[in-house]
Order: sequence, then structure tokens, then C-alpha cells
Amino acid sequence: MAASKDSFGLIPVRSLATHELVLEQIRTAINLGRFQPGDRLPTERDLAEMFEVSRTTVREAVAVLEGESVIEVRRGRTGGLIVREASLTRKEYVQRLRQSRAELLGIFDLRLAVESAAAGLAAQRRTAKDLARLRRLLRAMGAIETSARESEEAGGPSSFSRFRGIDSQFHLAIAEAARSPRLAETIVAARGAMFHPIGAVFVKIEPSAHELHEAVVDAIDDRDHDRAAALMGAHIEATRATVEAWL
Amino acid sequence: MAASKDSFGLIPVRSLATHELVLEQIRTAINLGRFQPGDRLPTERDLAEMFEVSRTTVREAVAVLEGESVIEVRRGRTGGLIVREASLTRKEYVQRLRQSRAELLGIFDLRLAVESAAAGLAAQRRTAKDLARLRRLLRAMGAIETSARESEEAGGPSSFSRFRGIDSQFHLAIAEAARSPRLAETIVAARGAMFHPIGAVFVKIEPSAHELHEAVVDAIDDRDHDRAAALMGAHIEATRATVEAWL
Amino acid sequence: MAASKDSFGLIPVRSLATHELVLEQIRTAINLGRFQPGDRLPTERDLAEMFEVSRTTVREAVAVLEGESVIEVRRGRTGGLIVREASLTRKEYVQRLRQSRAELLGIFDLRLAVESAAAGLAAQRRTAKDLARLRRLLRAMGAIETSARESEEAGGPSSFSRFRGIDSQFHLAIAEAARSPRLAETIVAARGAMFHPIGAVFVKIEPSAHELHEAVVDAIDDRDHDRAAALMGAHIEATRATVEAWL
Amino acid sequence: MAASKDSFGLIPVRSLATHELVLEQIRTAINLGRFQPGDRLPTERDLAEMFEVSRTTVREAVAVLEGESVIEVRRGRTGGLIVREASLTRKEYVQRLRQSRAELLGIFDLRLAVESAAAGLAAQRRTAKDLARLRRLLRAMGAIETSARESEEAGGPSSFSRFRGIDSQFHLAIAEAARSPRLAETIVAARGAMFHPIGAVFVKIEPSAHELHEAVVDAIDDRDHDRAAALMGAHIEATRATVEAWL
DNA sequence: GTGGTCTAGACCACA
DNA sequence: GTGGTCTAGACCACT
Repeated sequence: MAASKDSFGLIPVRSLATHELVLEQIRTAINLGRFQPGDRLPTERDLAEMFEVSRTTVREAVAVLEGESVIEVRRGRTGGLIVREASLTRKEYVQRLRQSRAELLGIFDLRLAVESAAAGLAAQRRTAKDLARLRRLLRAMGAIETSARESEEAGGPSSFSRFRGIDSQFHLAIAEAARSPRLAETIVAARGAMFHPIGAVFVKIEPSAHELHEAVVDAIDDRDHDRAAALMGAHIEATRATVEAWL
Repeated sequence: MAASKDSFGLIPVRSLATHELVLEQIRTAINLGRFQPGDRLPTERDLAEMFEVSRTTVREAVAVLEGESVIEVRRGRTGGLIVREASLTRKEYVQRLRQSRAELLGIFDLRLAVESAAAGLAAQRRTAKDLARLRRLLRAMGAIETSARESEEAGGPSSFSRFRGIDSQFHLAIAEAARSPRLAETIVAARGAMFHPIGAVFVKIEPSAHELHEAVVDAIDDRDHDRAAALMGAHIEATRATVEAWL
Repeated sequence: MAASKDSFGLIPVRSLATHELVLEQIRTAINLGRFQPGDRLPTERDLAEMFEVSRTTVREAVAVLEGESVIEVRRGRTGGLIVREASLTRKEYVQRLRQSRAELLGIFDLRLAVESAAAGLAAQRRTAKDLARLRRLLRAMGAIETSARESEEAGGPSSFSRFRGIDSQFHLAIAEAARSPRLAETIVAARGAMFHPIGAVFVKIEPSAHELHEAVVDAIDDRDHDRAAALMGAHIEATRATVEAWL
Repeated sequence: MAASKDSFGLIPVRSLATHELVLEQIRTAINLGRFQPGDRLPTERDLAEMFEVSRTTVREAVAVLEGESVIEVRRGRTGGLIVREASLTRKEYVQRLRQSRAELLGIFDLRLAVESAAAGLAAQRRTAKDLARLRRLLRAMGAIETSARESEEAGGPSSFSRFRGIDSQFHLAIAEAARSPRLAETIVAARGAMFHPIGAVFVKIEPSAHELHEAVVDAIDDRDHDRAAALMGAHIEATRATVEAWL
């Protein structure tokens, strides 16, 4: 990125093959919790249609994910592409995370910038519908947290996983309420990048998360730009601290 | 961006050919003023090395830029790839800008977020060397502005063009001082996107720009995170206002 | 051609790029009817082998032909390079022909010289096999003419197109029977040049053509040099008259 | 030229480098006698201008000709590119000719076709000026023949060489009088090809040549198409017979 | 098994 | 020592 005197900021390019793009989208969707362990992905035929590519290309991506044990391919009438439970232990994950520590913490600089800004803009530009959606997502997360606390181990990882899915939806809903496609796009990319080294890891729900989520939504409700931005910033800083503590 | 219920946020992919990536990098470098009208780009062989691609691939990109009259190709020992003067009149530019008005203003949401954050982080993380570089760039911009004011027409567009080149260096220097590669990358992308619909247009230097630049650097000098971020925000808002006024 | 005193007959040279040579051969083969509308050209790999050039070079020629809508490029296993129907109306063709009237009529001087000579030599040098081939081609042309007359519109342009293909084969078969490579080469070049301004135009079959074709073959059968040459001359003069009438 | 069933008449291409084209033009001009032994070629600078190429390219061609001892490069004020005497003995030439016997005789088929046709057309289309030029060339050839006969060896090869130069001019003058650029072009190419394997060989002047030349011009003068064509045909057949006798 | 793209290296024409 | 062109081989996306 540095514009060193001789290179004029021109840096090596690498063209991503179509199946790599498909792979990344599916992988990110799983990492963001849009597909939960046990869920079935759309059929290859549908995926090909969504991505506007041929089935061959989808199959190449699917083959990689199967090779990584991220999904399981079941044949026959009841078959399909099934998302598997994350197979690494938490210890193994932390191991992997440490290897991309700098990268991971760096991403928080970006998230802090764009998600705070998005929360601020959302406070100014949100519609009643946006607000209703945020409240609905808050309730859903609350329910998961409660049930998780009650049966400490019962749902275990699975409840974390569901939490992460809804958490992602929540952050993206704020990005949408900010009515700024570029900003939203950057947020998605940053979140995707954050989960990339992690995979669909089970994340301990940090205690403050739910409270801060609610506070952000209240600020957005009040159309208070600065408070919304500040609270979102605090939330992300708290997450950064939690992650940093693991490493 | 919207994760509509059925599509799970999966969107059509389009693999960018290597030569398209090369094209965009060269185009952006010109738009950011890293190459001025009359400048020679690196030779095709050097570009190929920088991008880590074959000369063939570079040539495909070069052919497009030549077709668009962005560069001129001269043969022989004294030849090379020469950046041409922007050929559109200001009126024609404004015309074109209007067609991408929404896109253009949307980019400012992103710039505001990431460049303010970068300025804030720069205040915390900058080295003495970063500071010296910023001061140097400020002086260079001051000199251009002074000479431009004195001889209203003399340097004309050319002085604007040089100004834009240094202005870009200034903003990127702040991004670097923030020590956050992801943030810097996003800033480069946002600035590149901003100039995309514009091309290497000559831009009226807004009066407040120089003062705000200096104020930002002073805040960075003082290691004052919030003031640096706020002033950078003000600068970008002022630029947005200027652009909006044209449209 | 004039050897003006000062220039010693030395004229500017222009090196034809390999892909231009490839282009002209393919274009000429289509114009001569060796490939009919709807036909598939050999694959790019096969063309490269035939021309003894790299696929890259073939592709440059293919790109031009696609740009001119002479061929259509279809991808995938069932794809290939498909010759398209000529898209101009007859009126448009005549328009274009008029612009190269002098060039076109001039070519007939050359055709008259070389094709008459070839017919004469063929009468002297032909083998039984040559003769059988000529008779076979005569029958094929007769069949097309008959069917075209019966169903005035049915086959329409398509029957003209097939006729032209076989007509070309007929004339080249005589050139081959003359056992003179230089002469044959010149005949091919002249016929190619003749069709160049025309493209794969549909040509009204002139009434006398078939009779004269038969008479020429009879003379060749009889080993009558002068009669063969004279009849071929008459045939070409008749064609010239037909073309001249359009202009 | 055979359109073998599988190859569709498509044959290997070979792109001629610019310096090869230059080389061939200079070589042919020498072979046709446009430049005589001892003559100076135009300067490299002038040749570059005539051919519309750079001096470098001319120099490459010149280097080859020098390497073949066809010309001699003299430096300094009195220098230039000097055409040398043919250095092979007649025996060596005949040796070389035999190797291209078939090629050589084949060329006569083409010459017979196009030069007879040109003579015929010249009879129809010649102007008074064309005629005067032909008569002038006849006289020049007559003068050389007379002087050559008188001093059998004196001028020796040199008088043959001059004869060949004027003979070429004569045949090309007829081609021009035929007012058919394509035909003229083919004649030049055929004559160039004929001399190619020979080089600037000294040719025994065949006895009948002068008489037939005169007879052809008389026929052209009388506007007698058929007689002109027939006599030119006879002349070329006689030349073919002479050449065949050597082989 | 087609066309679409890329690579690494080479030679040429030009100034 | 620049851009212009070609080669031989490879992998990819599509049908």
C-alpha cells in the first residue's frame, strides 16, 4: 500500500478464478453464520444460478469445502450440501488465530472506523422499518442468551453459532440503515476478513455485548448520531479486547 | 448488499481478468495524480515486473488506455507511455459527474469514516518521520497554491494537476502514519473510486483546504486523536460540499 | 508498377503481420464458398496447426472476423467458429461494389489471362482423374441449378452460396489439371481478390455459365488446347459482362 | 494450391520481415537490370525514404547483399552502394539453375499467360506515347546487339547486362500499355521470380528475340490484339526453349 | 473438447 | 532500449 518512491504504488495483481470467488462467498456466508451447522446449502443448481456461473464452477468450490470438512456432501433424495460442526477444538482455533494476530487486530481499526460511522449515519437516516428490524434482532439475540445461560452446556456451541448468525444480521442491518452502499460493502468485507482466519469458531458471548447492542439501537431510535457512533465504537473496542485476551 | 431472505447474501460473481486489474491500477494511479500529464509511465517491461504479470497482460491494459486517449504510445528509443492532458472541458466533466452523482456522494460517507479514523490513529501512532513527511507535503502544496494565485492563468490546469498529486500523497501519508494496512487499503480504494467517474479532472482548490490540512497536521503533531479526526472530518465534509455544489 | 525514373521501381514496403495473413486466408476461403454460412471453421487449435502459427495469432484474426460479423464465436463443448449469413442486402452489396468498380473490372483482365491459359494447359496435361473430377463438379452444379429453378425461393441465397462454393472448386480443379503451381496460385489470388470487395455475396447464376462450363470440359476432354482456352475466355467475359451490368 | 479435403486450401503462412521485403525489392531491381554492375544504388537515406522504413531496416538488407557479394559498400565521400559484377561462372549458374528447373519452367506457364494477354490488351489500349516508348526501347536494344556483335568480347557480360535491363523495361512497358495494374503486377512478380534462382546472370541473347520484339510492337501499332498476343507467346516460348536447352 | 486467458521468452522495427 | 509481434505451452470456464 505504501507508495514507495520507485513503484508508484503499483502492486502485484492476482486474478481470482471464478471458483475461488464462489468459494469465498460460501465460506464467508458460513463464517458469518448465515448457514448454521446442520443447515443445507442451496442445491448446486441454485448456487450456480445465484452466482451466475456454471455448475462445474460451483462444484469446484464445493469440492474444496468438502475437502476442508466444512461441508458434507450427501447423495440421493435426502442429500445435499450439509454444513458441518466446526471440528477444531477451541485450543486449536486460538493457535490458528495467534498466527494472524496482527492481521486480526488490524481489521478492528477498520471495523471501528466504518461501523461507528455507519451507526452514526443510521441514526440520521434510519426508517421506522429499519428500527423495527433492529429491535426484532435484539430480541432474538436476547432469547438465545437466556436459553444459553439456563442450560449451560445443553445447546453449547450450537447456541453460540446461532448467536453469531443473528449478530451478523444485526450489524449488517445497521449498515443498511445507514443508506450507504459503499460503507455497507466495506463492513461486509471487514467482517468477512475477520472471520476468515477464525472460521466458524464458537465465540464466547461477551457479557457487555447485549447491553451495548441495545444502547446503540436506543441511540439510533433517538436519532442521536454521535451517541450511536460512540456506543458502536465502544462495542467494537470491547470485542477487540476480548479477542486480544485470547491471543 | 442486502441479504435478501432467499439468496443468503450470495451475489453473482465476476472474475476480473488479470489485465483488468492492471488497468484499474494504472488508471487509478493516473487519477490520483501519481503520474502527471506529460509523465512517462514505467516501461511495459517494468510494469510487468511490478504487477508480476507477463508483458502481454500489461499490453492489454495499455491498449485500453490508449484507446481512451488517457495515454499516448510513442515508439523508439525515446518513446514510452505518455500520460495525456485530460481532454474534456470542465463543463463536460460536470456533465459526466452528474450521471454518477449518487455514487460519488456515497463515496464521501466512506471517506469520512476511514480518513477521520486514520487521522485519529495517526495522531496516536505517528513517528517523527511521518510528521516530517506531512510537513514537507504541506509546504509543497502551499508553494503550488501561492504560485497559482500569483499567475492566475500561467500554470493553469497543470498546477491543479500537480496539486492533486501532492494532495493524494498527503492523505496517503496520513493513512500510513495510522499504521493500519487495512485502513490504508480502504482509503486508497475509496479515493480511487472517487476519481473513477471524474478522471484526471482539474479541481478548483477549495480555499479552506490548506488551512484544514495544516490544522490536521498540527493535531497529529500534538498527538490529539479526537481533534485530528474531527478536523479531517471537517475537511472531507468541505470537499463533499464543494463537489455537491458543482452537481 | 510504373518504374518512374527516380524511384527505380522501388516502392514502399509494408510487412504484413502474421495474423493479417491468417485473416486473409480465412476470409478468402469463406468468400470462395469453401465454408458455407452455418458451417463450423476448424477449431482454433486446428487452424493454428494448418497455418503453422500459434493459437494467439489465429485468435487475433478470429477477433477481427467476429468484429465484422463474418463469423460467430460459440463457446463450450458444442461451440466453435460459425460462419454467419451475409448480412448485407443485395442493394447494399452493389453499392459497395461500385466503389471498387475499376479494381473489380481490372481483376477480370488477369482472370481472363490466367484462367484461359490454365484451361488450355489443362486440355494438354489433364489426367483421366482430373476429367472425372470436373464431370462430377459439373453434375453437382447442374443439380443445384435445377433445384433452384424449381423452387424459386426455397433454397434462395443458400443455393447461390452452395453454387459459388462448387463453382470455385471447378475453376480450381482446372487450375490443378493444368499442372502449373504458379498459374494455380495466381488464379486463387485473383479469385480471392475478386471476392474481396464483394464478400460472400449471393450471385445470380448467369444462364450461360453451365453450358460454357460443360463446353470447356468437353474441350479439355478432347485435349483441344485452343478451344478450351477460348471457351474459358468466353465464360469469363460473360461473367465480366454480368458484373459490369450491376455496376 | 490443391484444396485437399481436410485442409480447405488453408496453407501455412510466413510473415516476411520488413528487411526481407526491402532485400527482395533491391535484389529484384538488380536482377531485372535496373541497376547495372558498377552503378551506385540510392543512398541508404534515400532507400529508407523510398521504402518508407527506417535506415536500420535498410541497413539489414544491405548487409545481406554485401554478404552475398551482390553489392560492395564503399565508405567516404566517393562511397555508396555499388553493384558488383556477377561473380559466378556460367557453369556455376547453370548448376544452380538445374536445381530449380521445375520451378523455372513452371514460371514460363505463367509468363506465357500474362504477357501474351498484356500484349493483346496493349494492342487495344496503347496510346501514341506508349508506342513511341516501345520503339525507343527497340532501338536501344538493337544498338546493343549490334555493338555486341562487332566486338565479340569487348563489352562482354556488360553488354548482356545492359541488354537485360532494357529488355525488362520493354516487357514492363507493354504491361503498362495494357492499362491493367493487376496484370502488370503479376508480370513484374513473374519476371522477378524467374530471375530469382538465376541472379543477374549473363544471358545469351537469343537470335530471334529482336525480330519478335519488333513484330510484337508492329502488331501493337496495328492494334491487332490477336497477333500481338500470339507473337508475344512465340517470343516467350522461344525463351523457354533457350532456357530449357541449358538445363 | 471448445473458446478465453495467461505466461515466459524471443526477435523485430524504430528512434 | 522502447513498443510491436510471435511462439509454445498451460490452465480455466463453459456446454
